[in-house]
Amino acid sequence: MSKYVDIAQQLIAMIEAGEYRSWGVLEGELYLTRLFSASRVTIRKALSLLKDKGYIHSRQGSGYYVNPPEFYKEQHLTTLSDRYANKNLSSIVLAFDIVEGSDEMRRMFHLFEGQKLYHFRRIRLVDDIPVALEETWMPVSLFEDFNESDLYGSVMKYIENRNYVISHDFKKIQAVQLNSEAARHLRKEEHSLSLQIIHKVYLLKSVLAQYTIETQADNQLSALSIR
Amino acid sequence: MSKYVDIAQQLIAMIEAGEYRSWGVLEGELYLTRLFSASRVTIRKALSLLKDKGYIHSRQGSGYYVNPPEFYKEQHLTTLSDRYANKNLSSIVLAFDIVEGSDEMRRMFHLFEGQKLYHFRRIRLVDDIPVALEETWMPVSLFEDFNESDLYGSVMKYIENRNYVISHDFKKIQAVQLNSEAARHLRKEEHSLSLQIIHKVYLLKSVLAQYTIETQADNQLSALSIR
DNA sequence: TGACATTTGTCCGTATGTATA
DNA sequence: CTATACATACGGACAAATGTC
Repeated sequence: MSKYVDIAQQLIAMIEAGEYRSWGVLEGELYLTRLFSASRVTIRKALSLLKDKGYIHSRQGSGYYVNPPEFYKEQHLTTLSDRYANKNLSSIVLAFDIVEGSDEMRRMFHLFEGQKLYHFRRIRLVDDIPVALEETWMPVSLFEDFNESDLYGSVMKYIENRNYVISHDFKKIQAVQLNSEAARHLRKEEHSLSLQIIHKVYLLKSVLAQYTIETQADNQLSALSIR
Repeated sequence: MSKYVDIAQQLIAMIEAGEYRSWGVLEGELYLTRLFSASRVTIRKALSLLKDKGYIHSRQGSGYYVNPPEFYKEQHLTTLSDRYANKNLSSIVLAFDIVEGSDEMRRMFHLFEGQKLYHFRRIRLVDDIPVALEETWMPVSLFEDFNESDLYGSVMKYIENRNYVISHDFKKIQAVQLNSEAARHLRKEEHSLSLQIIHKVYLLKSVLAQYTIETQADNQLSALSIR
């Protein structure tokens, strides 16, 4: 663990423990260099991390200020596994098969003749409450030993355990209306509105490893930008 | 203009001009220090900016790589004025009045007895094509001289011209179905799905200056995260 | 497998610029 | 005007990951 990440985590813990008022001042860089026995550069890197995550903001000549929880507690644009990192996340597998895939899908994965795709659908639950419906495609050629039992954990973790390195995670968000099946699985009204996140997970060298459509039970996501 | 921002802009211009292949390598830090006569720290700050904007990614021990346009060209989670920065943006004002506001709205703005809110609705157009419908509330007390003629430009610009400093811009995204009026204004089918972005614009010291509901004509937004 | 050069990542000290109070 | 605090910039050193021989 690098020093600046360690410092950042300590500061985040302090903020989440409520040691600072919303919009209140954080100690200055000079104080923090002494507190953590680190150089100003390192402190600044840690604070910059906190800024990116929405915990604080700063004003030149004035100081660092703690943001209200609304700015960092809400769902940001992350994948399910990130979002519910410390929660009790489980899955129900609705389908698992091997398919040809549509022309567009095959083009996206750069598949050759004969190469196929895993295809599966899962309900994702947090504390036994459904939070999302997932439909995923992955190339068989990359994951020869993949099987249904891997579907009960995090597929991202499976990929990383295979020593593949995930380099990019591209997301697109769109509004959808739940069909009757989706509504039933997510315990919502039929036709209710929801956000759909489309992921593309890339390995090194532009290799597309996974294409996922995640239909959320919730109809809200938040984002923050600071000038 | 600081040096690292200047360098970042030059690099972005080169990437957008197509001087690099997607997933291709960018020159290393050492080369760039010589090219721009800057220290390694400065080059790294510039490259870090490019990373944040989705133009490049890097791998320790390997190098910097240019992302495909999909990762930086699409609509990110920005306000309209950012998104269409260099386009021909105009407005049609549908309504402009001064209101009490709901209890929740008054609480959000911390209004005292008697204080009121500007309220207006606009169609926002790019090259005369409607891209969004906007409904906004702003406290009268902050902007005594605000009037309808200010609605034809950017309200953000108006705020900054008044020497107010915008510190935060909080956004929430949700799925909605266009009602008949919205659909007509946006030239879409009634009941078609769309994304709605709810903004809260804060000045210094937690002063809420603007609350806006922006209903998009488009049903897509994208985001990127890199490991 | 191991050694090696290359490249990015982290960290330090220091100096100067600039906005704020 | 002045002190303070964050922002930018430089130079140097070592660590860690990568690719190659």
